[in-house]
Amino acid sequence: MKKAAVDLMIEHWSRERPDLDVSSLAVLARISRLARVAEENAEAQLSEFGLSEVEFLLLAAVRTTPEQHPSPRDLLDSLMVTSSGLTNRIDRLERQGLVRRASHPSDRRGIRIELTDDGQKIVDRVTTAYVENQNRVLDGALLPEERETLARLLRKLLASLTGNEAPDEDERPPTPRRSGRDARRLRSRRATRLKRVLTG
Amino acid sequence: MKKAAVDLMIEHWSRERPDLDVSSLAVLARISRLARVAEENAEAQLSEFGLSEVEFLLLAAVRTTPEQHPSPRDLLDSLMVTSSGLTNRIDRLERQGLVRRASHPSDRRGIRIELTDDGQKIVDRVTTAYVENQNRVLDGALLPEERETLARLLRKLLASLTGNEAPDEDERPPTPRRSGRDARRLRSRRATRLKRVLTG
DNA sequence: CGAGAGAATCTTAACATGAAGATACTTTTT
DNA sequence: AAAAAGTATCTTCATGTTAAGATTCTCTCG
Repeated sequence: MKKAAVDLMIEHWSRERPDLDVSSLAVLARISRLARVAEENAEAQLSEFGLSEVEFLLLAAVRTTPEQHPSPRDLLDSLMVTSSGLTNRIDRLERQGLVRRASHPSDRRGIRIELTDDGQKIVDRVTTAYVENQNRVLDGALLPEERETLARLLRKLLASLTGNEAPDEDERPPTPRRSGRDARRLRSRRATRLKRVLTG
Repeated sequence: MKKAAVDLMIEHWSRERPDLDVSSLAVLARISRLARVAEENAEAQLSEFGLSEVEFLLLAAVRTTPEQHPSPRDLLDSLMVTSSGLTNRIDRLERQGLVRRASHPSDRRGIRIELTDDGQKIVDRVTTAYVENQNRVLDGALLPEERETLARLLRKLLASLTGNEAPDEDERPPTPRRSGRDARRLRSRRATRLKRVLTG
């Protein structure tokens, strides 16, 4: 059993920069790695059904919409993708015959996404396998109480990071938050900034 | 304060498919979203220094290598990228003058990555800001005990998912694990599989 | 009431990233 | 020497993002 990569990372940093408190890596670096490993797991699982995870998540989002006729706009938040990215995904699923674009009854700018018969058939079948796989993964790793505690703490952290928390907003300036759009806009300023940091 | 997206998701699934236990989403879906939000946060933070997060992580990995002369091979595990992805990153950083490829003294096949003077200057400055930002994020969200508990549970889950755990390996077949490579290979079989699922 | 400015929704085009697969190079082994 | 093994690099493909555009809706002001 080799040492966990994140533990090694913390060890190395503690040695090189004992002045820094790198304990946050124990949480954040692990979340990042877990997300990747879990995604790989899910991809392997879903490939048995001929779907990628992002495709499945779109089908699932349509399936769980009350009337099952969401507009793309409705899906943006739950899928965390840009509108053009969503257009691409819908295109792919439409080509596979799992989803259909229908005109919106009241707003002619918008459209509504519907599951085709094939899409209907697939989504329930895959969902069953998907959540059973997830439960199996978690059950193999954590005790029921641990699982619940973990869910609670993740919920709290996510709420704080996305600003979905009411309490004491004015006590200290909240951690600087930027939208994904802003983050990406900033990224293009890198080249210019680099010089300033080095010379400054 | 609007309702958390994952809570909504669980609610919707419980309504549509009361036969399923979707509690695993409370953990796994949130990890996925947290990873994305945290990455956006980090990108915004690092853009101030003219770096993307993946670039910084490479610099940091070089910096924390004992002799500070790792080969690309050494970096693959800690960065979780493919060798070609790593080549690209090294290229970018080399173009920016932060890193240099040097020949390996004893093995003329391999190379060693070194920080340039600029790279040296940047990495320590950025690391300080990076971990301080992370600590600020976590301190604003969780109590110290919560933070520790969360780290412990994440560690346990990650160890289980990556197979870095010794205990009772033969009790039940471990959760099906596939390498990322396998997952991607399988993904290309989607088209053929899809028909089988629908007709089967 | 109605014209027109501005916002919202979706799509298209150009570009960037990251992975897989193929190729080429270097050292070791026979 | 020549084959074998292990890497790094190059090319291609899939996917996502930004920016710009087309259409439709909404709301304000004359």
